[in-house]
Amino acid sequence: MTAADRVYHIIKQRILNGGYAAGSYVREATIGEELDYSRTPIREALRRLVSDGWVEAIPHHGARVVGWTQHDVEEVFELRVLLEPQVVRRAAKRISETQLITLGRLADQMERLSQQDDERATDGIAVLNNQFHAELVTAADSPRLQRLLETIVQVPVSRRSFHHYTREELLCSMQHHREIIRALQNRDAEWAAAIMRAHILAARAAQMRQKQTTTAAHVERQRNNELSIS
Amino acid sequence: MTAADRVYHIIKQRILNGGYAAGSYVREATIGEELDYSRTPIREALRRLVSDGWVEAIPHHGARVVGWTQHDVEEVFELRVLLEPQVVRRAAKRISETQLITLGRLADQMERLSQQDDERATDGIAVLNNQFHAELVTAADSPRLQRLLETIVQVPVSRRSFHHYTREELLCSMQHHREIIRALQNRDAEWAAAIMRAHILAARAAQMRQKQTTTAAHVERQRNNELSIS
DNA sequence: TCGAGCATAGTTGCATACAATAATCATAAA
DNA sequence: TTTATGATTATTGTATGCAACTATGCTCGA
Repeated sequence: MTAADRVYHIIKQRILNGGYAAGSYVREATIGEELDYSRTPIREALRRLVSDGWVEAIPHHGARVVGWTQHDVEEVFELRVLLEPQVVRRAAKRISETQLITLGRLADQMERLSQQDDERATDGIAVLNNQFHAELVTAADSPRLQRLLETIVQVPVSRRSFHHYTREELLCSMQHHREIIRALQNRDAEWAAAIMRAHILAARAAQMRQKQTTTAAHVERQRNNELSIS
Repeated sequence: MTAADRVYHIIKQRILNGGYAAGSYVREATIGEELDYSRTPIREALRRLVSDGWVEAIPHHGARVVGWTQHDVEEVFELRVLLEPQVVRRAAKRISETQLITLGRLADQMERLSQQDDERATDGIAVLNNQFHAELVTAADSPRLQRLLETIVQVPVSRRSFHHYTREELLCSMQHHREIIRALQNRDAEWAAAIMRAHILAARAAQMRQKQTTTAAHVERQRNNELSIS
C-alpha cells in the first residue's frame, strides 16, 4: 500500500467521522505536516477524493469538503432504485450455490442481532447488511455496475439510516433479505428485482421520515440545509 | 487551464484516435519528454484517466490502455437502458420551453442531414445527436445521473455506432427523437422513458449486428476479442 | 536440464524546492 | 464613503532528483 493510498483512506475516514466539517478546506501543506508526508501523495489522495465526489477542487484555493443536502440524498435514492434491482436481476442468472449459502448466513446473523435492541447490535447489522449487498454485487459480475454503485452509495449515509429504523421497519428489511434469497434460488430475476426495489424504497421512506425529526444539535446544519453524514 | 489538464486531453485524444493501442503502456517519462512537461502533470493526467476508466494502473509497472471487448459494450448498453430513460423521466417534469425549442432545432438539423447519405453527413448527425442527449441531461438536472452517464458512455463508442446504421435504422432513430420531444411537451415522463428505452435498445441492436460483419482489417482485434473504439 | 536465487535495469513513488496564480487587505483617489 | 488599484500572502501548480519496488534475465547449484 502506497503513501497516497494511506492518506486517501485517512482523509476519507476523517470526513466520515466528521473530523473535517462540510465546507471546510483540506490544505495540502497542513495535513502533510500532520501526517508527516510530503505534499505529493496528499495531492494524489485529494484528487481521488475529488473524483469520488467527497471533496470539490476550487482552483488555486484548495479542496473543500462537500456538504450533503436532503436533495442529494434523494438523488442517490433515485439512482439506487434503478441500479440495485439491476444487481439482483443479473445475480439471479449468475449466482453460485456457495454465494447463496453465504447470503443465507448473513441473513441469519442479521436476524439474530435484530432480536436485540442496542446500538452495538444495530452497528453489527449495518456491517452485515453492507456485506450482504457487496455479495450481491459480486454475484452480479458487472464491474461497471459495481463502480457506479460505489460512486453514488456513500456507505455512511446508508449505514446511518439503520439507526433510524423503527422496530417494524427493521423486521421488514430482514424479510426483504430472505425474500431476495428465495427469488435468487428460484433464478427469478424479476421477482428479485421487485423485492430489491421495495427494499430501497423502504430505506428511502425511513430516511425521508428522519428528515423531519431533527434534534436541536442539528439546527445549524439544517439552517444550511445540510445533513450529518456520519 | 493547467498543464495537467492539457496533458489529460492530449492523451485521451490519442487513445480515441488509436494513437495508443489498447494494451500498450503510456510511460510517464516518454510522453513527458515528448510533450516537454515534467512527470508531475503527466502523473496527474494518468491518474484521472485511470479513474475515468480509459487506462488501468499496474502498480510499479505503468498505465496500460484498456481494451474494449464486445462484453464491455454489452455491459454499457445494459446500463444505458436503465439510465437514459431516467434522464427523460426527470426532464419531463423540469424541461423549459426554451430547451424544448432547442431540441426541436437539433431534430430538424439531424433530419435534414439524414436526407443525404455520405460520411460527412453521418459525422454531423453524430455531433448533433450528442448535443441532443446532452440537452436532455441538462434538463434532467441531476448532477449525479449526469456523472454516471459520462462515466460509462464513452463518446466514441456511441458515436461510431451511427456509421453502421442502415437507412431504415437511421430514420427510426430520427422518429425516436421526434417522439421524445412530443412526450416531453406533454410532460409525460413514462411515455418519454419508453421511447428512450426503445431508442437505446435499437442502438444496441445495430451495434450487436455490427459485431458479426467485421472486415479483414479487424481480424487481429477480433482474435483478441477487442473492438475499435474510434 | 531445471530451478532457485541474485543482480540489474527500468519504472513508478515520494520529497523538496521553486514558480505561478488568485484572493485579500490596505491605501489612495474620486 | 466608496471604489479601484496595487502589494502581499497564502495556496496550489510544476520540475527535478532520489528512493523503493518489481520484473526479468543470468548465473550457479542440484
